[in-house]
Amino acid sequence: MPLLVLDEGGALRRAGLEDYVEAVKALVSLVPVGRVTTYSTIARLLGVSPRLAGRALSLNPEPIVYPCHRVVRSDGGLGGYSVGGAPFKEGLLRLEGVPVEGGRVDRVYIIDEPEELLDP
DNA sequence: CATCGAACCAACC
DNA sequence: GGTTGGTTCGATG
Repeated sequence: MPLLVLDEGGALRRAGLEDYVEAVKALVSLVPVGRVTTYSTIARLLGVSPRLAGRALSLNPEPIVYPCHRVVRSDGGLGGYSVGGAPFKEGLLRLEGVPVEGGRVDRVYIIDEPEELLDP
């Protein structure tokens, strides 16, 4: 059963990409500076596939307001970035105090448990 | 460690 | 109907 949401008219409809974008924006805003989370974690919280989570993030090209750059792959790899690509993403992470070695973020900086995000 | 293939789900062709 | 993504996971070398 897919996720359902209410539209402006109060009618129940299937969630679309736009809805997931809203959801991921809210979630990445919870990630503290100096830490990152993963596509997998976000996907599990939303109950969608990791790919869909990535797609939702790529649809929101506002890196400053909503820090999509704090989302990396579950193996520590950077993953992609819609604006400026991975190099720009890497730069942003460094600025926030997250070291990137060999194209990877150390596991200690990664939040991969939902509770860690919800009850910091 | 590196690569491979299948599964993921909405959007787009 | 088939392809495509800011991916993942297990299996295999």
